[in-house]
Amino acid sequence: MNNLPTVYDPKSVEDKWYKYWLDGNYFHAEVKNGSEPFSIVIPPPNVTGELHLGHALNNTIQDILIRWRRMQGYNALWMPGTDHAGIATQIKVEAELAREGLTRYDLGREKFLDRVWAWKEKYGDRIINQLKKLGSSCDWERERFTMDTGCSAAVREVFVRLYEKGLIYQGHRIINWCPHCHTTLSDIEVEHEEREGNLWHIRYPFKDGSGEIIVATTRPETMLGDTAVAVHPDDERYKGLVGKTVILPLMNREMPIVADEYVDPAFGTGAVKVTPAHDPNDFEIGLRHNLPSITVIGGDARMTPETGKFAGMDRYQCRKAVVEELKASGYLVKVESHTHAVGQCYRCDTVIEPLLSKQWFVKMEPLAEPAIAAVKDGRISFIPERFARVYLNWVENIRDWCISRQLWWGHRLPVWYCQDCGEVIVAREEPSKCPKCGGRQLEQDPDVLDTWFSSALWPFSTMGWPARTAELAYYYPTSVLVTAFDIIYFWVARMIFMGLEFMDEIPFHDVYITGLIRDAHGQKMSKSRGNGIDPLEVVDQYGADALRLALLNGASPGYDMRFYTEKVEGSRNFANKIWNASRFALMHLEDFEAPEGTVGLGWLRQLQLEMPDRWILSRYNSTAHEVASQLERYELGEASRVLYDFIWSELCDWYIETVKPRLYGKESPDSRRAAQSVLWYVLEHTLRLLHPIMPFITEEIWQHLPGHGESIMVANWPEPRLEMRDSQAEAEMELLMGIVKGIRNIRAEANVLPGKKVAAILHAGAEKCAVLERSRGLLEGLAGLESLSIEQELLRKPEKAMTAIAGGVEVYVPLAGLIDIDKEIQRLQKELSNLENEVKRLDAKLGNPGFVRKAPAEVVEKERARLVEYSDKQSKLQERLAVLTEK
RNA sequence: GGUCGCAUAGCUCAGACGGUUAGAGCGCUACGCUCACAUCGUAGAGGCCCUUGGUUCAAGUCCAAGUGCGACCA
Repeated sequence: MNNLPTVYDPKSVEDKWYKYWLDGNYFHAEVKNGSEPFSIVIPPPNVTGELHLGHALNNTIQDILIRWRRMQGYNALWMPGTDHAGIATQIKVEAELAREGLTRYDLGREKFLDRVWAWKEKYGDRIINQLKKLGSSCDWERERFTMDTGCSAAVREVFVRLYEKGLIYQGHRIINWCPHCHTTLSDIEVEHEEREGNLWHIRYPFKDGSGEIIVATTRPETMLGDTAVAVHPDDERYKGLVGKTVILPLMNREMPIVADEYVDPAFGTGAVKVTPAHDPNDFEIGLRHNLPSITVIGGDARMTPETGKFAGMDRYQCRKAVVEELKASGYLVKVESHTHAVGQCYRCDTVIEPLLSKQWFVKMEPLAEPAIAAVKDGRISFIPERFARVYLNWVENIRDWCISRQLWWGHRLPVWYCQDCGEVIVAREEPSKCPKCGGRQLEQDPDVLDTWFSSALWPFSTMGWPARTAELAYYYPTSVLVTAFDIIYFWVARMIFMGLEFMDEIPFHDVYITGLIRDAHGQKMSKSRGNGIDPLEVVDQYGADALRLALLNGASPGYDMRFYTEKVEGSRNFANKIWNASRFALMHLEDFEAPEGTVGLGWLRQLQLEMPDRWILSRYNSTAHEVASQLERYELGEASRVLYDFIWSELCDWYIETVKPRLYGKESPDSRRAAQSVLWYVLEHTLRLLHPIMPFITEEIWQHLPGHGESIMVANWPEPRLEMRDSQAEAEMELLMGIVKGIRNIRAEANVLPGKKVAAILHAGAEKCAVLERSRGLLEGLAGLESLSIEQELLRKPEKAMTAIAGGVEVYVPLAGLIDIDKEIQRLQKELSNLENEVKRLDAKLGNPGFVRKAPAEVVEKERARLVEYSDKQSKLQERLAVLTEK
């Protein structure tokens, strides 16, 4: 197998293995009683879209969890699919039409929808293929779409049931209107942004000519629709004025001054104009005081005929005109600059217009209650926990949800109106006649539902609800949901209350919240900034495994992370490191026969294991333990870091280096066989640990290894064998590494070329000498020694030698001619002074009676041992310095 | 205004239970193509762990206040 290229080439293997996995049907999960289910539903990507790094992160995390649990023996289902994304998709298709000089109205509803479906076919497939490039092991046989037959049936069922329960109703109230998208939006679809604006103070004269009241407003154009002025009931300034009639300037309308608790006396003049048709709070005031509503701004954001000479003007044009006129006629008192939050459409950024309109709403309170309880009592956990508070804060203050949208793309409301008697019919199937009057002239409501209405049903609609399927019984509730914090309200919360309402059960146990991926400078990635990175380009250049690892590097649940190519390069280099370590192993495993079946510890124990073998097995098992516990905690970044460090720093830098002479046949055949076996065992097991994170390269290598099975993705997850931990081997190896590093340091300080061999003398007690003697060959090899003497008694200490103290062992490297004594003295003095500080610190600590009395005995003991060690090293260094300075 | 988060090496970030001479990667310096790997190796430089106070035998870690930055909600 030594014909593998020296550089790992992801391109030549990734597609091959993905196809192999598909052909093997490994991604598919079937209900199987007696097995433990583990399930995830994918956050369905929008069909508008292309994969971005957020998707890549989100899907990498899900894939890691699914692959890990699958290897552990769970019946692991990852349910994939896409979202029709109402507004977003409609905007895209309309933009496409606009390039042809057309609008959706030119096509008509039906033809337009054909266009959107065509779009969906094209882009829906594209994003699915992009997910596949990442290695996502979704059960593609089950792929769903929020507007497929099943999901649509679920939507209608839910709508009808909620309506029958009185939880869906039609209401006439102020809604958020996007004049550009021409639709209503729910409250959370409006983004608030601080903007510089003005506060206009306007004089409203009393009808009786006895004076005036001055109101302050940020939107003077709405005054055309004013029907009252309101003050706070306790406001002394206006006490006598409540009940008086004022004349609305420009419109000459008479209207009352009312008292209402809502008014904030500290804001502006303490008197506010009331425009019930264009402000939610004013609307409430209007209801309380029985005020008329006059709509002055239309759905196109232009002034209505109600506004007389202003009719037809755009709202901002009108603002200017109104202000001009007020100024000219002396009604404008003053203008102050004022920053205030302006609501914008989350899809197109157009400033939202609050409008009075008849829409469909979901009554939220009864639904929210169980959704609050489910999180409060811990049935659902957020990771990290703090997002539970974010969630609760919203659900506990929830308002009714406006669900009707004036779009064409989406689930049409299952609502019909009888043209004869006006009856409202809500039904699962299209009715043929009016149940009240028998009339046949029925018209379906033209509106569609909020996209998020169907997304809210995703965990159960994808599993066949409303039918009572085996899937629902087995895989629901799902195990974990992986999503970004920005859709906790939009999606997570709604799935929770819908799940509780219709399944009578939470939709998922854990909610893993990811942060945002930012660019190298910490900026949010966006199209307008042009700083987005295409994950597929990264895959193309560095491989999917490298991208996956890079996305985990430095990522912790709930925190934003920066993404830059150096990170991917690092991951790519790591892949290459594993590749080459494996190449090395394979070169020396050609005559190695892997044991049959599962490898037990007995197999390892019958080998003549040497210290480094026991060391790496010990380290490997600690690593396996650590990886598993980090995965359990959802700390995927930590899990990958642990594996990275183990593979690079322990397996490659040390174990493989120690094992070389044995594999080259310089030791006994038994020694070689032990080395082969351990190297094979550790590599094979480590690949399995790494597989969920880096699926492609691990499969590629694993398939080359002796004794491999069908696919690493269905191999068993290696359980750590903690009894293989060996503290003695670890201590011996640490001693050895310390000495080797000490000698290497001396060589570097003295500018000894790497190829040049030097002599070394070690001085230690009997016990350590025995240990060192056993590792003599290793020391010689790793430190580049031509001769090594290990002495219990060192009567004549070498004079022209450099020194290191490692693990209580004195190390001398005689380098006549190469030594700069002054430099050496300096070097040793620096180390000595560090040590002196430490000894002082430990002395003080142990001298503190409080410490000795109160700290756990274990800790005190540890500190004592440390003090002994440092003092010993200190005196050895002092001794050495004395010898050198005497000269 | 309310809630939450962050502040550790030049940069990006680890440091779960308070006890390690505070770590990694990148970058930097020196040396080296040593038969797995230059997408590499070896060695090294680099840190009032934001400030102040408190709790504790012991604080980068816990608490409080402050400063700076960020997010969400209003």
